[in-house]
Amino acid sequence: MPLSLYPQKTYSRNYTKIYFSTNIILLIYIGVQAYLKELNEVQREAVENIEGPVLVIAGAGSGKTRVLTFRIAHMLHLGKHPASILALTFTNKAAREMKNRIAKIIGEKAAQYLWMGTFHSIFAKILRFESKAIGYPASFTIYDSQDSKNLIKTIVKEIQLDPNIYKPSDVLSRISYAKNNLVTAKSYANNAQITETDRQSRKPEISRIYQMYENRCKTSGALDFDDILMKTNYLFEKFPEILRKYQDKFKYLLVDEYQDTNFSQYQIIRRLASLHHNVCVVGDDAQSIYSFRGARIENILNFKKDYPENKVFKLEQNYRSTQNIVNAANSVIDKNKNQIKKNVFSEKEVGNKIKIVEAFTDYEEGYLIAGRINEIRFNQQVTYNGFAILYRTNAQSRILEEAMRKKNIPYHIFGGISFYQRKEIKDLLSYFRLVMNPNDDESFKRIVNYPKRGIGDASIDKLSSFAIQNDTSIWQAALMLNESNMGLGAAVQTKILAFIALIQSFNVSAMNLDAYEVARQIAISSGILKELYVDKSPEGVSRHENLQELLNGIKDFTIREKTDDEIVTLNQFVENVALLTNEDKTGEDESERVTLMTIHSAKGLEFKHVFIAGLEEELFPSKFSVTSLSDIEEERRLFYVAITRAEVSLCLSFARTRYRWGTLSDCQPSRFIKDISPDFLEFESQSISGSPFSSFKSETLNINGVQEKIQFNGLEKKKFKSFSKKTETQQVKPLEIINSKFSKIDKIRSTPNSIANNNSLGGIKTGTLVFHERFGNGKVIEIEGEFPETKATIEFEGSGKKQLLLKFAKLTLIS
DNA sequence: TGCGTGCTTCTTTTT
DNA sequence: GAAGCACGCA
Repeated sequence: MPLSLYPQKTYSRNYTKIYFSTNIILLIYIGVQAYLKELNEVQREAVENIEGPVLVIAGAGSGKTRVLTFRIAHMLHLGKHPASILALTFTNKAAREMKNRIAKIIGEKAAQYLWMGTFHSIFAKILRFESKAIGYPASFTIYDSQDSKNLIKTIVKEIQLDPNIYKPSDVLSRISYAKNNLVTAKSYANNAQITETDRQSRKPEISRIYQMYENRCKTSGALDFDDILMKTNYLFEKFPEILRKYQDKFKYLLVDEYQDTNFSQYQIIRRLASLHHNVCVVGDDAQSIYSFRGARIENILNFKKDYPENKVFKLEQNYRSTQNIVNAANSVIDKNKNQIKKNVFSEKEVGNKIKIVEAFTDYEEGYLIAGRINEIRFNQQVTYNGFAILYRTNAQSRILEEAMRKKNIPYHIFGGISFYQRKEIKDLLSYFRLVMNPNDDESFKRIVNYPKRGIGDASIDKLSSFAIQNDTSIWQAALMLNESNMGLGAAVQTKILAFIALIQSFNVSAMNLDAYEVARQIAISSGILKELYVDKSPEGVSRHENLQELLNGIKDFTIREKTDDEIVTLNQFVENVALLTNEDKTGEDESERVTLMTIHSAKGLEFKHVFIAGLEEELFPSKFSVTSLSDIEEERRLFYVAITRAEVSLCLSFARTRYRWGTLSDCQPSRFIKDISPDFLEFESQSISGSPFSSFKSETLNINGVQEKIQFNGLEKKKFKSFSKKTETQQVKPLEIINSKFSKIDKIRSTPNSIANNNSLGGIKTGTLVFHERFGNGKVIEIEGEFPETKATIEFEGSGKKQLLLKFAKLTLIS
């Protein structure tokens, strides 16, 4: 598939038609003028100064996106070629939205030639185009972080290092750190400071792992996330003529969220801009929240030094939030030392004070938020779309979700586990990847025996060690099966060759059919679809549905991308899929619902009513961040980001007890609450009535002969004992709801590990426990006995009975 | 080689 | 609460 980097031909045809037609120009002109009037003076200057380096410091809610989109529209209005503009954003979503907004002003056809996207997607595209120079196939695979970790794990095992010391995530973050700072594997080994750090953390072999990791990626024809940026730098550094080509092409550069660029990204921009200096960066140092990913706040702080002829525009008026919210946010961010001075203000109404809500438990927190949402919605007649619940960690979402469900509040989780990270999706994608790039070892290992083909781990190990010895990919090793003795039995060899033939046949299809047809064929012929179709458990059904959804997505993709003369190939789809996130799925419905998300993913968004949950020490600020000053400042910026999402009301909550990892722990209110000037605060100490969790007690119970102190807070606690094999005591876990007579159970949340692991306990209804999911539907247990100690017998089809002892603490219910 | 079972470990944030 | 892993049995 030829990549049309310079779509001059088609471009000039369309462009002339739509852009140089007098009518259209007039239309654009009027559009521009009307829009200009909507801008304040600073905004307008930021829009109109399109030549030379420009730094736009855009305070929260100051109309940053408006400036960016209109700046681009303005350039087009002045006759700049859309394909000469490169706009880099941090998320695909931001890019898409901006493109849509620009399309509305200047028309779709011209907008489509803009180069607008994330650093990763734009430069992956360029690297594919220039793949020869970097010595990779154009169809290189992009390893996501899971692939990277798997590869590291394999390497660590291979060179017999202690996997407890060389944890894949730790090693990856070191490698990532190096790559983001453009330190290659070779220079890593020679860098005294880095190797010293590794020595001190007792991980001196990281340098070696890095080198092997690189080699292995190379033979697999794979680049990881950081490679995309690093190889781009390599490309621009080693091939001046190629750099020159792109400097000539991209006459105007725009970078959104500049405060979150890392060194590698910074260098790319510097290189591209060094010829014409038309670079406009937009950002807010107060909203720099990605240093853990290598972001350097200095990039924005040093912009003036980097480009001495710069112009700086500060957007300080906040059009989003009430004065109370803006002032509270300012009072927080003022505590940070390291920042560019600015004066963000609002001229909107003063507004309500910020509510601080204290809850006994995380469960109650969810209930209080849910209750308040309904209250505000009822009183102010607003839709659920105006609400967002923000939290520091994804793990918090589950409890909040439960509360939403209980109160019948429609919600959706933004981010979280990506659709594309689901097992079944990754499985099918691995087939696609392998078809496009058979050397992709990670994909090979993933699917060679899925669905089961009788090729076990031992065989794969033999194959892959042969590959390693010969410095080649597993696929190549498999092709050599006939000539080389790898110690594999004849039966297994036949199976492997059959797998190879299967993939090759897919490859043939991929060259002739369109993406959807191939994808469908692969899903069917590989046996994946069938495997899940047969599985009638709710889990299996949902996986099957997900696969269908992916196929539908590919279908949409083929329709969307289709041009007159060429079919849309699977390759085109696969190229980008590693860079997609959950929010990039097509077909998002616009139904009315509350949004739940992490603060990180909330950046750039706004909501009428915002709740920030879990304002507790160790959670927010995270306990991982309280050690150094710079870390705590970043947490504070995160808090600032969260506050400034709110337009009219803001509610902060914290729980006194939080259930985490099977243990209850006491929590302290976050220090950040104290950072807000009390002038803007309003405390709400009492729980709202009707919450089932309004009491708080602690009691010592004799459980299995052991005295245990159990805290409970209107939540029920129970002890499990499994009689099936070995007797064991499980940790106390809360039930959710229990009726006040204690004779019946409404629902059990948690179960002994072996069962809980399968997520099998869906609900208990009036003394009858109904199992579903992996244990099959309709498995019923009768529960005999009374609280607080109850025996339950579970019948499993074909595998006998299992007895559980459930122990419950007393429940105190205020109703 | 496959599968069930129970134990261990893990959690900040994400392109 | 969930994933990964080791172990033991078929």
